[in-house]
Amino acid sequence: MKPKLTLKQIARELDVSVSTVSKALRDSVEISEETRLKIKAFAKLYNYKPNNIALSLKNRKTRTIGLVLPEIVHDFFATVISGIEEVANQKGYNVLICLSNNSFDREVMNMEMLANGSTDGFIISVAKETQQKEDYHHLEEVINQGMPIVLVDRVVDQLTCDKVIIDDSEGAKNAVQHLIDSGCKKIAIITTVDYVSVGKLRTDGYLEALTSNNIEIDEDLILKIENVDQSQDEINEFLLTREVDGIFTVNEQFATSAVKAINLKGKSVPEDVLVFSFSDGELSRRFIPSISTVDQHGAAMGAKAAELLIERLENTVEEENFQTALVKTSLIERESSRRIKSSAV
Amino acid sequence: MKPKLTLKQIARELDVSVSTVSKALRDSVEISEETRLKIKAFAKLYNYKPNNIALSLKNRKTRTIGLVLPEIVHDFFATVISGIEEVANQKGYNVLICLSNNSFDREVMNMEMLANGSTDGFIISVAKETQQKEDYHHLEEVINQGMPIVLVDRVVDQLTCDKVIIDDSEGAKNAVQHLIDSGCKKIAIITTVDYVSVGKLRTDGYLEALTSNNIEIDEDLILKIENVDQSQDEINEFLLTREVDGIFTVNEQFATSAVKAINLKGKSVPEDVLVFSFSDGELSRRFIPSISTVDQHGAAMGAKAAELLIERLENTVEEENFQTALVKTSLIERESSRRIKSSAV
DNA sequence: TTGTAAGCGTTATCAG
DNA sequence: CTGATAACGCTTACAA
Repeated sequence: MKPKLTLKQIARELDVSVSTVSKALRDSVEISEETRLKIKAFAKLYNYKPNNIALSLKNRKTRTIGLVLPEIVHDFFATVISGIEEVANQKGYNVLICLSNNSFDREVMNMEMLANGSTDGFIISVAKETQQKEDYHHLEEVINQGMPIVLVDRVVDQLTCDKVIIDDSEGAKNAVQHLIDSGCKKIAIITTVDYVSVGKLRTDGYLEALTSNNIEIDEDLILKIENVDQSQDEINEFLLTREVDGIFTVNEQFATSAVKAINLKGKSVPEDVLVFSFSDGELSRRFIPSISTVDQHGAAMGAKAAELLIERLENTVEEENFQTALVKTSLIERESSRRIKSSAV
Repeated sequence: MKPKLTLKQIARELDVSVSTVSKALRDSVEISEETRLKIKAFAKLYNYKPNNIALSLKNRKTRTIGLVLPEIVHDFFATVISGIEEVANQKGYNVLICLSNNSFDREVMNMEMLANGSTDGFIISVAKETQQKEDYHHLEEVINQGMPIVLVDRVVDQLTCDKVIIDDSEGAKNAVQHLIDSGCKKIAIITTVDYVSVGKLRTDGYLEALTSNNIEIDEDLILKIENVDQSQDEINEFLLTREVDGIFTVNEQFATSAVKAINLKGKSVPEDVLVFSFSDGELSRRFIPSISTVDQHGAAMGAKAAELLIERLENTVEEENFQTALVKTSLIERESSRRIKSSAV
């Protein structure tokens, strides 16, 4: 076991000073060709690599991005990470990931842990609980300390920082419009409780689509779910007791549950009911029938977030000139919304 | 914007020395009650937090774990991360994540990036390409430098370090045995190419199960796939041209493709063919029919890996006394393997 | 009880 | 051209 080589050791070995070694390795013109080559050869031979921690301390920059996410076993967040990691790595940054598990306390702890020098800035998608509490002091504090933050997807309007969002409401509207265009007259929505910002926005999009097509809004066709995990029963009961010909859901999980509920009724998707869902992932792609989705382009969102953050870290952007990047959604039509026999219209 | 407070500033402010402040904050008995309280009050008031980077440099410990994974948009790895993160955070460690995207070069780069002081140790699941090349010099180098490594899931036998694996072969064997017990006579396997260590082991388990039940091995019922993404066609062709009553697949994706292929044939799962898959995830849980799986307990594997690494980092374990933790698999029986009408036997 | 100084590994400034 | 020195923020002998 050979411990890591340091400048000091090289200096001692070659009988020069530490600063000479440092300069030689950085190709300073101050150093004679001869010593420079000698030092570089030695360093290469013994595979010298400067110590990141020492550099961080010196430069007061870690070249590390702190990423705080609500969860990770979830296609969307996983793709976001991919996008961030891709850009970050390519620009020489590392990504320090913490999971809040949707808990406010853990989010606060994580941020405190990282804010003390471990990272240069943050990319955050806030926890559900945080949105519910509407307590953002931990975010404000970090911003006040001069660390840039980029919020992704689950953003907080009242914070002054860069944001990356998709047009949740428009995406939802387009999906519902698609159902309407396919002849649906009675379209239900299965969504989350309102304090989840994106759930609310998607619900808004649903309402807008109906309104702009002069379809009366029926509160009885709106199901708001608190907890995804225990939702199948709720969804079954909801759909068994209502007659609908189209269903819009705010995530893939709800969509598959809806299909099951419809099957339970002895009907099927898409023959009797069309289904369109927000969030594209493997589940939608592989389900039978495959589920039509609103693609959120998670990787693109992540990449954009990383770019915004790095721009700020490297000051290539005006101070105080925060932007909100809007990543476009797109519809991916699959079997679940393809009208087969014209049962409607 | 108030930049971070340092010991030096507190010292200047209170007109004492830096070391007095440092000691007071660490409750040293050397410091008088009076000054200690004064300093602590001040620090608390202005929310002083020591700088992690400086601590890291001083202690030559970062309390950071480097995690290098092949991919992340994949339920299994996502659960592994969750498990690691959980344990790490609870023990005061951070997790620095890098993705290799299954590329050897990226894996090497990532490790070099993190090995220069950024982390105290590594948890790694090696890239497919690395397993193919069988080039592990980057891992050996890190080990030689005295940084502990824990390999997870995709391990490398010839490396001397801690490992966390599941009994892939036994899990597969149990699953196939289950199919046999359910009356299957002609069981096909859809697996990966052999250089993927876990694919190979699962294939071995399949073979073992057949052999120990005196079922002749039919090479024609073994399909080895290189690339998951383009596999549907291959699987269709494979299953359309063979008569089988049971299928074992090494991942969820193959299982869903198999179900589709069977449907294409005008048959169905589980009525005509039973399906059992390795790897449990949301896809299996929600698919129709829901897929029976071998649960890998990813979170448990991650947690175990983090524990092993941290033990080593904190020297609570004998040097050179490496262990291979074997996490037990378990079968989760769902619809896809539940015999409905006894078409077989 | 408090303070000084050295050191963690680097780099930058300034002298020699 | 080379080297000593200080500094990044912190801890810890060792002095005072």
